[in-house]
Amino acid sequence: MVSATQKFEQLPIEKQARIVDASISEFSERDYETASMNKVVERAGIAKGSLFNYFKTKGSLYYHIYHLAIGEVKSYLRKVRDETAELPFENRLSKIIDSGVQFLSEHPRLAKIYFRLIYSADSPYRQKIVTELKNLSDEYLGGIIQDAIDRGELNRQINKNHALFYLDAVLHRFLKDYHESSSTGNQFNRNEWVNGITKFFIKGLK
Amino acid sequence: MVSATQKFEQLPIEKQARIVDASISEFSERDYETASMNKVVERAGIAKGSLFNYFKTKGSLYYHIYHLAIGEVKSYLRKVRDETAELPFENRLSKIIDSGVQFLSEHPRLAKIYFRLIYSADSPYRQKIVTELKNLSDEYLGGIIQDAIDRGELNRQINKNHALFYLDAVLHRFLKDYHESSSTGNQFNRNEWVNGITKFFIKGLK
DNA sequence: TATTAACTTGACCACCTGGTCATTATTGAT
DNA sequence: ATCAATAATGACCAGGTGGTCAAGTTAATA
Repeated sequence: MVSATQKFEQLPIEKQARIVDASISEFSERDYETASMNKVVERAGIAKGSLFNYFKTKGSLYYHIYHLAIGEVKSYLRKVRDETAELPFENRLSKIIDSGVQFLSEHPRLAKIYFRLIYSADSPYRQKIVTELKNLSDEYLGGIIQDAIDRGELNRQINKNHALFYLDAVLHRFLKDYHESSSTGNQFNRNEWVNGITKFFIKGLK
Repeated sequence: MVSATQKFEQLPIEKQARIVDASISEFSERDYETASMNKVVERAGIAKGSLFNYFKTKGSLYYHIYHLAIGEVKSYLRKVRDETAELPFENRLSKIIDSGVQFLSEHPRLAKIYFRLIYSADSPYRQKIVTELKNLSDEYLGGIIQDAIDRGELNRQINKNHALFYLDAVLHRFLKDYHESSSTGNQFNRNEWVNGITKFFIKGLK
């Protein structure tokens, strides 16, 4: 699916960047319905008609922005996966959580858009996008679980689907809470939490 | 904090119910920003001016509805906690998840409002409400963990805060996925998942 | 029944939205 | 310098929003 028109792509890079930047700001501060195309053009310093020349609808602009965000996430995940490939499962998990935290603080606006999208009401293409993300996450965490099983670090008997769900649930929730706590100013000891959670993954409550 | 005016409370019960019902429908179908007071009065069959006599603002109507919802949740949780008090931790957990699933199917509209509120963008009082819910959940799950520790079913050494976080994360995510899958028609084997997840709680991945 | 008090109503307000398109400005070719 | 093609502009549109309030309806009192 194409979201930007060719007109947008032919624009000088600097102008493209200004528009993208304005859009990221707007979509990170307000949800899809309340985000305003008027505000975007104001921030970007262009005329309204121009924006609708570059992107036919609000939905297509949103889709474009989302794809930039997801591109960043993807390359980040790939990097982390490769860098930690040799670590034992336990350390690998810790590193992954840490990298997530780092991503949040390096890309706060993208993080906001991401969490809005995942957890929030319906924006166009939401279902499509969420499915894409689910596949991405399954592939990512699934690979890590499989690696650990292959190396004999995890029990061969475990149900992979359940393990996947369980890892994904806890990791996501941790990052979400961390994200929210950092935007409300509350801080907590990251290392302590990362270690604590990792232990539960491995050993359970008993 | 008072949300409804005394005028609303003096209304015939039947009329109150009609208004509440219309509001629940509207707020469950659209998020706070997009929900429309015009639609509410239309559904309830009253004049717009009347609604603004009963509730001074959209925000106060929302707060009122939310409090009804949370009241239902509270009494439900209390009931489940009491009914399962004698069960071993493992069975208790399963029962709790099952009850959650049951609540979702008995109160689909309230469930929608609940998940919207928790995960979605800013409605007025969101922070306040979310804090309230967090305390409720901590008290609830915290009590269950404490019971299990007291009975020697769980390791005395575990970090209670971490255990709480971990339980809450997985339970919530399960209910959310279940909720979404039931509204998109996908079904999955509930028992299998409940048992699988409970096992991970107890034994971890290893 | 006449008078008053309380309640109900919907037309109306200012403001905002996504999107359009005739007009204007800019560019490139001859 | 002239013209054509292309790009940028912002006034404008229909349709929505939360909220108000003068006027009309209903109920209670005497």
